[in-house]
Amino acid sequence: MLQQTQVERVVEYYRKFLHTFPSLKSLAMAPLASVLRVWSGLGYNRRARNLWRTAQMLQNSGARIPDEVEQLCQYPGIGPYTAGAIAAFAYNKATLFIDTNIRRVYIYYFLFQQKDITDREIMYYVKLTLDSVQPAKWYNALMDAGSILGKLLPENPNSKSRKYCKQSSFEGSIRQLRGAIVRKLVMHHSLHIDELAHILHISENRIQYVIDTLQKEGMLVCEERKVYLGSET
DNA sequence: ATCCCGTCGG
DNA sequence: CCGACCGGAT
Repeated sequence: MLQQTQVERVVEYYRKFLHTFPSLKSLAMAPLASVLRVWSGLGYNRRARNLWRTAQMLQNSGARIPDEVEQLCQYPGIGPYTAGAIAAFAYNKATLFIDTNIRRVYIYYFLFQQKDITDREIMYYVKLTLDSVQPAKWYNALMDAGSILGKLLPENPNSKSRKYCKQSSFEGSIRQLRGAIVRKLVMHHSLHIDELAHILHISENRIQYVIDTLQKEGMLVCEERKVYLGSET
């Protein structure tokens, strides 16, 4: 949930999600539609699908959530940052990882006069300063510090990072439409594709294209021009 | 209108 | 390595 999303926006969804799916097993057993129903509104719905798939993979193999970055990265939706964070926070392992808040701290304190900074350069300082006795506590403090720094400073230090770039506009985009379709499906369980196009004020061709991409990702199913969330039919 | 900020597929 | 992916705040 915290991938690309600030804590303040996550907390309420987190509480609701854990209340609905209190265990890995209950998440794995649930249909994707009900998972998306709880997730919808938080954004990046594929994170919900990835989490659900991960729960199923763990359940099927009988494996415990790994404490090794390498193994954690095998699961869908878990990349370098999330793997490192899980190992550090859940198992108190001295992993090395960078997120936007951590990046901000190191650029501010060590690399402020430079530009086009790579994560490789930042990682040097992350390794140098890591508290290997209390990694979880250290990273917690680091991320909080970065968050506060972000609110405090007039200019974002991360604009000096190589990763920093501005994004395309949201209004009228495909991803706005994707979110709207999932939201409608959360409310109605199933909808005719023509009806959906009418409600969202878009052309047949355009909605067909978006539905196709969502179906390919396993977010929904389209049968006989009727659309269902997840794999419900 | 622009910012926020990880993962993955092409 | 580039660009798509969500939605709320500003």
